Amino acid sequence: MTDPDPETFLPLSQAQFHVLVALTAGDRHGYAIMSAVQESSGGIVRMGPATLYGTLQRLVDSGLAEESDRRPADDDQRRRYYRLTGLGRSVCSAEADRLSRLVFITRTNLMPGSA
Amino acid sequence: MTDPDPETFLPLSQAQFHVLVALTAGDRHGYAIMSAVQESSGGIVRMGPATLYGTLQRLVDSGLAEESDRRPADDDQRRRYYRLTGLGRSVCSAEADRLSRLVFITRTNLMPGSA
DNA sequence: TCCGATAGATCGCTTGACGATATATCTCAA
DNA sequence: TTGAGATATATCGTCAAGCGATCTATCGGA
Repeated sequence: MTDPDPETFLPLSQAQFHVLVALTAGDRHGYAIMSAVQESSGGIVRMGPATLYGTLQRLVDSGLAEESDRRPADDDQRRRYYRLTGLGRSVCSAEADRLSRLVFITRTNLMPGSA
Repeated sequence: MTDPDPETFLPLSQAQFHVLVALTAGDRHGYAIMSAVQESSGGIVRMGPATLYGTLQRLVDSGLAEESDRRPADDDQRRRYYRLTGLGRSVCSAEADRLSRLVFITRTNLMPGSA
């Protein structure tokens, strides 16, 4: 039972990638993911609850994230924590590589004097 | 009549960004954009005609691209060429910056030993 | 004991993505 | 010269995703 090829999940939707990236920083609960996405994008990406929870469910369904039962002691009991699976980690890394190549192409082409 | 702030266009949809990136390499006609996107992504991103022409129209409507009347001599007369506007160039650059930051965060977090 | 912030869930609308298909034209080999 | 396949643009209809709005519940502090 091996993980499938991460590339078959690419390209990720914006929402899915943002959630995965937020989870690379450590296990987080939903509301914290929303805040992290907004903050780390400098306010450019605003993810509401409908997008977040829908996306989170899709990530769990496809095996890229899973709910975690580990939680800090003395925590708000409403919170539901999520973490990356091994596959999710690979897919997130592969997507970062893909975007990185795209950024490189763009920067090269937009360099002054490249026209 | 100044261009609006490029950041107000962010984040771009995947399709829009891919088309803009393809146009940073120079003026292209629709079919060539499709091929360029597929090729430069190593086959990961496959853009069909419905996505392409719809996206292209949206880019023109929002002022990020425009049709060009310059065409190589002895060219296939069916082709319609498009080019980036100044605004489109700025927006594309800003989106590349945004993604670049996201990639950096991901790589930093996924670095071995960062857990 | 309030009240605002935190947290999760879901309804319903809108938009975008995209497969499929249609049409026209180009190129080139037989 | 004509037919086939590649090139090129266009659009229809469908489906999923994004997302604003709203609801409920609970937390923490004044």
